[in-house]
Amino acid sequence: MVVNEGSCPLGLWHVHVVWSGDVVMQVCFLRTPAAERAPRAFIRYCAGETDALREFRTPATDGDTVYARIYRVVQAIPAGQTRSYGEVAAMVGTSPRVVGNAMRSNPTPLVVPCHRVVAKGGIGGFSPSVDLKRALLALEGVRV
DNA sequence: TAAAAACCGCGGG
DNA sequence: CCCGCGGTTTTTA
Repeated sequence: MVVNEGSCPLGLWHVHVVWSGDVVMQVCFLRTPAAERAPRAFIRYCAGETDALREFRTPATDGDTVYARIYRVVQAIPAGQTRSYGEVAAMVGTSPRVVGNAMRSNPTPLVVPCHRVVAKGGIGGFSPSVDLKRALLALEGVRV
């Protein structure tokens, strides 16, 4: 199994991707680019084609752990829409804090669009920066 | 190891 | 502002 690594620019950040075929193992945001390029679909996403990442799978959604169920629910949120931590929690049968925990340790942001999960009365948190969360939502035409 | 405490990207009172 | 929430991580023994 050949594993690739590459990045593409997104505003002040670079989206770093580790993938193999249509399976994305890791996504992270860094200030510096990688030597190779990320898959075409990521470049299209960054250009505003917000549905471009739906072709990918992620191991994060495998299994029947609470986190895997949360990631499946979040992956199903369409671009341009948001859900609150509490809404996701209700769908999975857990508490909002746990959804926040799962989002924080999401190994594949964008593929599992954790930026579409917001607080009921605000934007909620994001690592590495809530500004980036705002930028992603703006890219998808969401106003917060 | 195993048990306890701490930690939170929240929400409702 | 405070407290309950619950899965995970860290600490403690």
